[in-house]
Amino acid sequence: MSAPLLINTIQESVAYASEAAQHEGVLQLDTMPEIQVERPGNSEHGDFATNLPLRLSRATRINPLELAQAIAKHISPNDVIDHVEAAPPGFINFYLKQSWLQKQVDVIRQSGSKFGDVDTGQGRKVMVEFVSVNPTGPVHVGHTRGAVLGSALANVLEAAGFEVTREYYVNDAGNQMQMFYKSVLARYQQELGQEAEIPENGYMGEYITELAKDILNVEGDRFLKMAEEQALLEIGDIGREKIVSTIKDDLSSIGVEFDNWFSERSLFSSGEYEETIDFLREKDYLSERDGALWFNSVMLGDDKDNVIVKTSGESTYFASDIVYHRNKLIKRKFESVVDIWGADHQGHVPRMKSAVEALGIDRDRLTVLICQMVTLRRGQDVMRVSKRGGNLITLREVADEVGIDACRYSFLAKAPSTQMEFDLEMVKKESNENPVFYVQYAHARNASIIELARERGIDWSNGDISLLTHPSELDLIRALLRLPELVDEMATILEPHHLPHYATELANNFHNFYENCRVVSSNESDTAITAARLKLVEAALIVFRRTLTLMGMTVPNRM
RNA sequence: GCCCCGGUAGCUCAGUGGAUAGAGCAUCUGUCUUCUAAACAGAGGGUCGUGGGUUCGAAUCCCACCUGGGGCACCA
Repeated sequence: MSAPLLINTIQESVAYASEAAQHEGVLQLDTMPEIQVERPGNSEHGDFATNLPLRLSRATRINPLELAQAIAKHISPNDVIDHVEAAPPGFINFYLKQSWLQKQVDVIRQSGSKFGDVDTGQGRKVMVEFVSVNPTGPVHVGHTRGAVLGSALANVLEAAGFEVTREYYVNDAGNQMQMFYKSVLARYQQELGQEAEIPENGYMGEYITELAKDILNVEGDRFLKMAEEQALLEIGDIGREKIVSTIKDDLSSIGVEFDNWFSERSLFSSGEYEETIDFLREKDYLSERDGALWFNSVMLGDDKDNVIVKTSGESTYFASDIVYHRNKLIKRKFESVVDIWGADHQGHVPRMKSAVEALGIDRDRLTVLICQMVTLRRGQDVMRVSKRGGNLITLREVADEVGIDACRYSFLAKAPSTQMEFDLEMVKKESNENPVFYVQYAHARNASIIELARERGIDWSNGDISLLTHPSELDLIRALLRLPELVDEMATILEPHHLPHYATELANNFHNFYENCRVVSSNESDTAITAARLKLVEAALIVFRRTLTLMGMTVPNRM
């Protein structure tokens, strides 16, 4: 449990004050609109502000500024709030007490690594399913965006008090896998000098040949001697396992880890597939037509129906996905599920939501976040990321070239809905100059101050925080205090991309403080302020570490 | 043709109903005898794709159009 957010407390005080104004007869309302409290962009407008009077002015036909005054007078200063002001055209601005801000330095120090935790989720179970690239090849740059987004979102949800499971759905069944198996076998046979061809729509990538060579080295030519069907089965298993472990390693190398790797095939062996189809059939959501089995999603408002079982008797990917979502939402009782998909799956969203509804589940328990495409560039050259053809630019290649922190930061800083340009040159440059290192450098500077203080044997445990009165000090404290609020907000709207922007602002505030406020001073008369500032530095260190960790970035003490 | 997502500073992007539209890069000007100059302070740079509309108030909401990407399979 963590303390209620200040922003919510202020919201409540506005609610009380407007009620008081109603009792007074100043304003009369049937319904009170939602009270919005925000952080004003301009610091002259205080620490928090509400636009409630502006929003009420039409219904009440009262001048918004007068309304602001009428409400504001019912908000009295306390330990936290220094004063409130009605400001034109009709805002109520809140100014925090300096003594309260100062006290938060000790609060942060006491919270330690828990600072930033909030109770938005109240222990609710949520799954974030992401990446889930078919185990037919390595993870490429396009997938990296979803990987970074998903892992950061999971971190944020965890900090916000959700019980989070990070899952990778392994599509180890179906047609694409057969193609993959055949491709591997063909390359293997070719390595042994046999006439063999990659099937039409098979996998042409160079990595298949490498894979075949590896298998040959370890397993010898034994697959040549067995019946084709058996060879396909055995070599396929080995190939798939190798690909999955490559995917696992590559993702792990950029700090993306999963709690669970869920096999599509397990949905069939467990009997859940049959159960689900039977259920949908009973509910009349299925119909047979043209020799195939259809899901009647038009009934639920979609553009068209979708095939569940093909004429050939094979089930479709969509069928497995329905079963999988039933598994997540019913069998495993996740209260909500977030799926992160690429833009090429965008058309799949409405039918998936309909399927969830058909299963008798509130469709809002499933949220699908769509990541737009990534264009990879090197300066002027646009690099094509082709899927089956060949030249994949893999996650590993990009991570090796630009570094994992720059890679994560660059992907994370953009909202998933934007089609982004990933310019290798630019990202490398950014990692050397800004803003990735800008943030890490702030942390490193922080750390070196503490180190110096320790070397000099300074004891700051009794530092007097009321000495922290410089504007740079107070602004830094304000910035530190925004983290819990941000975690709450990001967890609610599922947008971790605010994290890098916050980190940059935080670093800006820190560098400013560093410039203006000497911490470790050799001057005897400065012992008191040094101790106080060391407490602030310690608090800042905590917040930087937490912020970088939420982003999945490294936290260097020295640069 | 229909559906989804974009178009904000020279470039890459934040900002989705409020107070003078922001950051980084790039350009220009200052600042290192003192905890890391990978930094700080400052300057220039904007018809927020276009045109209508709603509103006290629009980059943000609605409509139309222009433009870029993605999707409209018994593929995944």
